[in-house]
Amino acid sequence: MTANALDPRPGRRITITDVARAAGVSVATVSKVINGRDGIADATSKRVLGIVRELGYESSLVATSMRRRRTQVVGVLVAEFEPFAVQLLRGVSTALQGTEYDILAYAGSVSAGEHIGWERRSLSRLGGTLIDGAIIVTPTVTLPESGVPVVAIDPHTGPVGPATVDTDNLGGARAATEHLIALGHRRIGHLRGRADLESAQLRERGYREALESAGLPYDPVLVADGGYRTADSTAAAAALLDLAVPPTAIFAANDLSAIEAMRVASERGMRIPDDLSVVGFDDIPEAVSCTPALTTVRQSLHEMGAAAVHMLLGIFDGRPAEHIRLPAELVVRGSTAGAAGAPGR
Amino acid sequence: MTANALDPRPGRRITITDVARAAGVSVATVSKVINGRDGIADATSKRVLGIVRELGYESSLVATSMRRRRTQVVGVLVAEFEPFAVQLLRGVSTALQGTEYDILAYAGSVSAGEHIGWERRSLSRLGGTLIDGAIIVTPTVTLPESGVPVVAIDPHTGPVGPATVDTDNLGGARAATEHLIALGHRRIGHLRGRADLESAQLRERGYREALESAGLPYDPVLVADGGYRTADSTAAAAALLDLAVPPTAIFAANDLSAIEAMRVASERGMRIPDDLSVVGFDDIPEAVSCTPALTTVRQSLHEMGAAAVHMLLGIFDGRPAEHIRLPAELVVRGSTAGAAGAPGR
DNA sequence: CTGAAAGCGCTAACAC
DNA sequence: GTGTTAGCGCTTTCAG
Repeated sequence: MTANALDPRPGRRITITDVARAAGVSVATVSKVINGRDGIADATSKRVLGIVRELGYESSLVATSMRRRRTQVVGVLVAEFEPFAVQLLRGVSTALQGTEYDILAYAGSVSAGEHIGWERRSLSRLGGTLIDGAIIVTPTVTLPESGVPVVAIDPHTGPVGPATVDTDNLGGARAATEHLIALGHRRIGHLRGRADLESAQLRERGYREALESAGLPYDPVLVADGGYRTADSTAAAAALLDLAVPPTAIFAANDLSAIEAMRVASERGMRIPDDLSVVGFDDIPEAVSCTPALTTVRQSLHEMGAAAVHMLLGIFDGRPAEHIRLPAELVVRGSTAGAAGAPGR
Repeated sequence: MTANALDPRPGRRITITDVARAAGVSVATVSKVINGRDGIADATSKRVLGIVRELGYESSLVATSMRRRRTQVVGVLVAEFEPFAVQLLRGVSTALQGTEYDILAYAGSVSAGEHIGWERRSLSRLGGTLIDGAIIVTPTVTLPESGVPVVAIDPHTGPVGPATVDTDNLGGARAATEHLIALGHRRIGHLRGRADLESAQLRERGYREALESAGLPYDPVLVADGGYRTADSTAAAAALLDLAVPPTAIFAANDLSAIEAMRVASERGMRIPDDLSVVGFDDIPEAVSCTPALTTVRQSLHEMGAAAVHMLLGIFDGRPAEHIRLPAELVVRGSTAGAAGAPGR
């Protein structure tokens, strides 16, 4: 069997040109057929569609988006696919179900040397062409007016600038700390989140406010930088637990560092919750699967994702950007118990 | 202040043309500077770089990928961002950490009318241009040779065709069934998965092999079609439990139907694990959060993602495609116990 | 009804 | 060293 006009060149994707040649029409005609433009003879249309099916042609998102205005794709820009981001992604995915939009999630800091500014970079690289709008997860810098509709989730700056969706971090942190206080803990440590995130600052503030309200002193020695990744938390947790008088409870700014704190404590022979109570923040899936299950502050990532989607679609429709704040809820599980010698109330 | 040559047109992304105009050089020169090609005067280079920074220019992924061969982006193609896919994504993300690759995850079936064939469509739309290679999560059809390096995770056809990564479904199912046998169960039911999935067939085979090895008879009456959705499982579970002599234990082909079986059993006043032991497969987050926690067979999604990444990078380097099978591990939780009147061993 | 031509933003030959 | 030219695959006027 020898190659004929119908055979696309091997090892290459099939382009609109291949279809045009096979159908014996111009590229423009194929384009019109595919996009349902009218002014095409019925016979031509049928023939072209036949070839399209036969060749398995599918238009290139890249080429199409270069030429057209809209792509029907919303972008979810993240620094990395960690639990927080992927959970959000699930919410976005469900909320977008049944709409005309596809989802393109992009982690663009992987190869970038600079960790700061990934969102600006990703947005510039994708915006205006590939995606019609973006949901940016935990941006670390203020986003420039780029002309691309944008919703920021849990932005480091708090509710300023473009549309934002975040959680009541302050209230959640207070609730977490008050829970520990109610259990009789008096020496409560805090594993601080990334200093450049407003959410982390608010969580620390909630911790301090709760202590203050209860008349407990704030001791800087009991606060350590947990960062936001497991590795960063190890040293911080160790620092807290290796104190001459270690805390009897720890409130961590996120679940990942809370879980790491539990691990570090176990390494030292401490038992959770008998020797140490731990509370996290986020309620990622691991929070319930770890042992013991983690008491934490739940922010409904699913709802945040959905809220972001609705706002973005609204912006597409010309409605104004808003700042939405969702409630946080304390979920008590097995990692917290009354302080030794103080049976709580 | 009036607009000058330095001002990009408002509301539009900044293009290489804007930079070229502002720097007073040609577009080609800017391109060379940005891509570090040599043969550019040091002074020119510095000036252009300055403008780039000043304007906040970032090259468009779309335009670049149209012209260039490689994009340094690996695609993860999914039908939808559900728990399984998202967990895999995390594995892929960690494995790609520190490499030169960015990750682009695409859910392209959202808007597509047809659910079947999403992977072919997504691959055609992105492959060859936007992404250098793809990891396809749970493809439902056999993928055509597209010229794009591809690794399929948990393909419905089993390890044939392109590179694949999957779990030891047979071994896992055997382990699950043997666990029930060891507990003293003799009348063990099976909730079968979707018949068109190779993984489901293997899980049933594992069940039968385990029975056989233990010298137990295979009774077709004890096997029902659980499908892959909760609703499908309801009737199947009911059929099993309403038998004149119901099974004392059930091995379900996935966690979702196992959990449904527990629910149906409770409806009938049976208690888990006292009156009925249940084992699932997958170890989804719900498996640990349901009551009682589900004994199940865990497949490490994280490891599967990482394995897929390594294989894909290997294919980029010209190494041959393989079929990798990861072990499955039985996780014993609260939903299984010794059969009544037979205390196991 | 259909096709030729222009151009989206960018890179790679090839000239100058 | 730098600019000119030609496209990547596609859509969109605008002529025929």
